[in-house]
Amino acid sequence: MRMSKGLFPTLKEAPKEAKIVSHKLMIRAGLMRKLASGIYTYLPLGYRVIRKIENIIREEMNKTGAQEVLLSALSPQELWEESGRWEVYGPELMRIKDRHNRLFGLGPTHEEVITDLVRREVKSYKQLPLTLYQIQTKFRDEIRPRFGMMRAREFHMKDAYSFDKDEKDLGKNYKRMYEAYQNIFDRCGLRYKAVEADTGPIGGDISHEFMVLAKTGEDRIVYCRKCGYAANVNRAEYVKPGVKGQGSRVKEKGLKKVKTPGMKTVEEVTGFLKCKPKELVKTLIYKVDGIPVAILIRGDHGVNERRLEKLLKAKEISLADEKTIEKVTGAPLGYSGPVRLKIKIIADSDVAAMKNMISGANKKDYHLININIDRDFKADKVLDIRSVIPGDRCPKCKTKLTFSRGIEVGHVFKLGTKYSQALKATFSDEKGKERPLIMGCYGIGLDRIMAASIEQNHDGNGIIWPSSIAPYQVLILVVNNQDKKQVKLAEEVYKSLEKEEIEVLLDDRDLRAGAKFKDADLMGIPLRITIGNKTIKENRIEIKIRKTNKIHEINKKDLISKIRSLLEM
RNA sequence: CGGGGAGUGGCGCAGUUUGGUUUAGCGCGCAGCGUUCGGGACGCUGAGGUCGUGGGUUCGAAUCCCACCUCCCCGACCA
Repeated sequence: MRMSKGLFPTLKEAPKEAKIVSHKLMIRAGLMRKLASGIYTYLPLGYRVIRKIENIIREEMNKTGAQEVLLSALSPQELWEESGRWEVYGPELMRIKDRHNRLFGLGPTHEEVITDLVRREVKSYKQLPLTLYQIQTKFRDEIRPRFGMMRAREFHMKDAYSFDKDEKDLGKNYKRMYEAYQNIFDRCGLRYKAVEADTGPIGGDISHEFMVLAKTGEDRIVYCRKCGYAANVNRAEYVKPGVKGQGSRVKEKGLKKVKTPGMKTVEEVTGFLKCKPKELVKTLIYKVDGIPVAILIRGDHGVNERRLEKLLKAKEISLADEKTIEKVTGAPLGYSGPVRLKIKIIADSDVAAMKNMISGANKKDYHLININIDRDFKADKVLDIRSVIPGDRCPKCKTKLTFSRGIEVGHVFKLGTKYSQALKATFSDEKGKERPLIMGCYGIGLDRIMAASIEQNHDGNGIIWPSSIAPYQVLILVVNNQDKKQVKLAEEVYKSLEKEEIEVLLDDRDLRAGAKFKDADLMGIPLRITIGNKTIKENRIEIKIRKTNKIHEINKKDLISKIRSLLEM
C-alpha cells in the first residue's frame, strides 16, 4: 500500500478524552475514531489489526474441530424470555422495536440463539460432541463506557459454544478450548495469566478468565509465583499468615452509643469519628437461600462471596434489599450492627479477633463504639470469609500471593444445563432417554486484545506491534520525495516485497523526513526500511527494528531473506 | 443513576471572573507560492467558526440567567 494513496490520519496530540495509553495511541496512530460514547469507527490500519487477530483466532478454533457460523445480532424477545434473561440482563441489553412494535434484543452474547439453533438440529448423541463459534459484533449498553475500546458499547467478540452428552466430554472440550486460548494469546504476543473466575450473569459452575497483565486493567487478580495458582480477587482462596496473639491483651472498654447523623458509609463514619476503617465492622445483611443473615466483616475488608457460599453450603447468596434490612435491623441502610440483632450472625475470623469495635446501632443516625464479641453479642459462626488481602498466602503451596491488575481478554465457562434446560434443548442418549445438552461457552474480545497489546507494547514514541498482529510487516520510508534516485530505489524495493507477499507500506507522502520518522514510530510497524542519500551512496539497505531500535545494513540481494528472518524473531 | 469537570475552525488551547477595545485569538494541521529536505523546517499569502442547542436579560452576549443535549472523570447494591 502506498501511503500517499490511502487514509492514514495521524495526530500529534490525542483528544483530551483519551486517558490511557492504548486509547491515546489508537487515535493518534489513526487506528480508530470515536462516533459516540463507547462507539468507534475502525480506520484501515486498525481494521487490519482486528483482522489479523480474527485470523489467529479462526485458525486456532478450527484446529480444535470447532465450526464457524454467523448468528444474527438481532434476536427476538421471546427467545430471551425463555431463558429468563430478558428480565435478568437488565438495561445492558439493548432493545429495539420493529415497525410492528415487536421487540428485539441486540445480542450481548449468544447462548439463547445458539441453543435455539442446536435444539432444532441436534436430536441424538450421535451428533455430539459439537462446537460452534462465530466472530461477530456484540452490543452491551455499558453503564459507563470508558478507556476507548477497552469497555465499548459495540465491540467484536469470538464466542464459541460446546454441546456434549455428559460432564466428562464437557471436561475434554473445556480443556481443548483452554489450550486453544493459550495458543491464541501466545501467538498475539501477550503476557497473560489464566485465573479462576466468577461466572457472573452468564452462569455455570467453573470458569477461567484470561487476564492480560497491565496497570490499567479493570480487574484485580492474585497469583502465586511458585506454583502458578491464580484467581480473580473476588473468588481467590488463601491461607492467612500466622496471627500475632495481640488483641487479647487490649482492655475492653464500655459500650457507648454515639450520634452519627447522616453517616452511613465506612468512609463517612471513620471521617466523622476520626478512626480507621480497620476499627470498624461492616454488618452486611445477606440473603442466604432466601433467609436473611448478618455477615460481619472488617471495615477495610471485602466479602469473598464465593467462599461464603461454599462454607455455608448455600445455593444462592446475595445482598439483601433495603426493605429487608429495615425489617431485620429496625434501621435504614447504613446503621446495621451486631448488637441485639435477632438474626443469625456470621463473623469473619478477623472480626472475631477485634476489640472495641465500631458498628451501626440498628438505629438511624447512631453508631455504637467499643463493641466486644461475646460480651455485647454472640456470633453463631466464625469463618474466614473476607476476600484476599496483601500478605495472604497461596492456598496450594503457602507462598505469599502476588497482586496484579488485569485486562480480561478471554473467558471460558462450563455452563452445564442452564440454557439447555431453560430452552428445552435435549438429545436422545444411547438408551433412547431424552436428556438436556451439556454446554460450555468460550469468549474472546478482539478489540481488547488489540488495546491490551498496545498497553503492553509501546514506548514514548508510539506503538510497538508484535509482527503477528501488526497491520503491516514492513514500512519503507523515502527520506526525500524529490530525489528521483531515492524514489526509484524505494519503488523497486516496494515491488520486490509485494511480489514476495510481504505486507508492506510505502511512505511516499510528500512530507519532510522528520514527520515520516515520527509517524513510522507512532504506527509501530515492526520493520522500517529507510531509503535516503546514504542508502544510495553506500548501496546498502538499512532496516531498523521498531522494538529494539537496532539497525541492520545489508546488501540488496539479501533483503528478502533478512526481512523474513527478522520477522520470525 | 449519584458526584465532579468540560463543550470556542480537524486537534490542542486562550478569551468567560468584571458584557462593549476581538473584525473571536494562538499553536499544530489544511491550501497556494518560494526556500529547504536523515528525526514533527522557514517565509509570505490564504481558506476554515451558527463560540454545544434552544430560550431569556440587555442598546449590546462566547461572556449574565433558565432549560436541554453531548463528552470525560470518580463511584455504585460492601451499609
